[in-house]
Amino acid sequence: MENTIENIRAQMRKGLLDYCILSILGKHEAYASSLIEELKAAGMIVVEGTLYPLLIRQKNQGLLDYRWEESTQGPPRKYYVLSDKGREQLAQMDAAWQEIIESVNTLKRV
Amino acid sequence: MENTIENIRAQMRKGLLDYCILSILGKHEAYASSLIEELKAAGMIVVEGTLYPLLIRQKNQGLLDYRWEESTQGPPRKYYVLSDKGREQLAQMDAAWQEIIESVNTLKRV
DNA sequence: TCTAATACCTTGTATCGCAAAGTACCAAAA
DNA sequence: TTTTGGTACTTTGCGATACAAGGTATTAGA
Repeated sequence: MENTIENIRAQMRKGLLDYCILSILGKHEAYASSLIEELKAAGMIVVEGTLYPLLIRQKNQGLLDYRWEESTQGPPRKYYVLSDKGREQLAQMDAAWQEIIESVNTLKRV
Repeated sequence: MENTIENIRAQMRKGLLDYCILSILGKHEAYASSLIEELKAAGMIVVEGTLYPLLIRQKNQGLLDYRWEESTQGPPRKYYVLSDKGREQLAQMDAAWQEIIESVNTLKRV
């Protein structure tokens, strides 16, 4: 159980991944590798072995749909889009996220 | 695997508990039950079965020290205080938390 | 036809948070 | 003095998440 700054960050990221995925898909459809790129660019590192099961879970929960699309350079891609249910949940997560920020602020005050 | 708003919040809280505990102890010493009260008041619900192992972990990592203190109404209390190492880590966590907020903001933008 | 690049998926492991149950101390009532 | 209720600390078993590592499959180009 290491104690580096990287592990601290990784620990905090836990539980936010679902939210981040839905947030991205709320803006535009995407496939797994592109999600990883976008997350990495924002500083939320994720690896394939985390993302694929997560997408399957969200799909099974009815939050996502997907369609296959040919690529010009490689195998076909599985493009995910937000379902209506996913959009609802994203709205709830937006609220939950704001509340958590507020909770931490409250703890910091006083 | 339920999908309620409560579970969504619980999911997001994960990984922030360590940070919240250190944040509180950064302001004043506290014992477990008082930590639970303060966390609950701020909206970060925690139960004993979560908190005690967490405190033991942080103690074993050298982030906390504790001392026993008699109580006027009940068994003695284990008051935890932040160690120097804990203070360092809290500073790192403050930075990490700000970065995560920024990462989420980045994902939300565009 | 082999290789490199891209993309998707699975398995095993560690850890976290929770529910539930257990242990111990203290004070006041019976 | 024994019992009861409240407070506080601890442990065990379980479910879920994230990661590391390895695997499968498709395509383009050498």
